[in-house]
Amino acid sequence: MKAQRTRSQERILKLLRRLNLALSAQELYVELRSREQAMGLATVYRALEALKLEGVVQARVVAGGESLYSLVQEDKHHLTCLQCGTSIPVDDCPVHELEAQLRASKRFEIYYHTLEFFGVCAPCQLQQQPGA
Amino acid sequence: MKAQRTRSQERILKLLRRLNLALSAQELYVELRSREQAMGLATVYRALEALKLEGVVQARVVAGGESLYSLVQEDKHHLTCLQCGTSIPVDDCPVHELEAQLRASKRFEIYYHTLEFFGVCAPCQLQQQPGA
DNA sequence: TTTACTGCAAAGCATTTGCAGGGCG
DNA sequence: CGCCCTGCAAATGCTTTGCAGTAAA
Repeated sequence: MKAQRTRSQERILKLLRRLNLALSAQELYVELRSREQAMGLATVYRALEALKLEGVVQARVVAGGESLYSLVQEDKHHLTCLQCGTSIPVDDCPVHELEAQLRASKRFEIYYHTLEFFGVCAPCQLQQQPGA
Repeated sequence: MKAQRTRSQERILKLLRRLNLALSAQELYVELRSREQAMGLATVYRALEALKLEGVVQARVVAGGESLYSLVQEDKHHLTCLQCGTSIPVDDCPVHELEAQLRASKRFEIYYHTLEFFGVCAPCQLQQQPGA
């Protein structure tokens, strides 16, 4: 196996652990630049790609096309407004059983799953009724 | 309410119903161009945006940053390989109960959810062990 | 006539890639 | 000494936006 990580990968992993939240590549880039030694943006992307393939980091695409990266252990899901993009965290998750089933039935090594609900939040619902 | 659809929106909706599968904006653009009268790519995007906000169409972002659009009624989920990008459909879905709960507890109008599993498919697992 | 939709082409942006320099083994 | 990692900058590709023409009410 090739679980051998580069220094950049380690640094990003450490930062993700320290902050314990989902960040975009650009944010990681800035964060690394300020907290520790700088790192090229391309390297950030390359490291994230490797960590993702390794199964320790996961990505979630948000409105705007940006990806947010976080540790796989985090099992937080989201409720997202299609209109304003606001995301509310959802703690509950009924997926684990199914995940176990899939793991058994398909020949597929599952690292993580993403579950996201989409709709319109209360404030945006009000805005949709102009005259009403 | 403003459930008044433009002609373009209707045409895209009709096409999605007819094909009954998830397509990218570009694919819809090409498809429309060949099957019926042509339509500008920008219009395709604008129409999809409107249909999404209306809750009849949903989007799923795939590797490469492209979005695939489909009717909301489809409740197909996916098992995606992080390495080669292959997606296997997953029919089962244990999320509806939670969705009902969320609908009740949060003031949030939920249109649909996306559930996606990520990992490495069998063929790609083999490729990872070069010498072994 | 007035408003809203459409097309085209020009941005915008996150991400990827080529290439040369540099560090580590 | 050789290979992999890095950085920079250019390139890619999807999506968005400005603006002017056009169809609909």
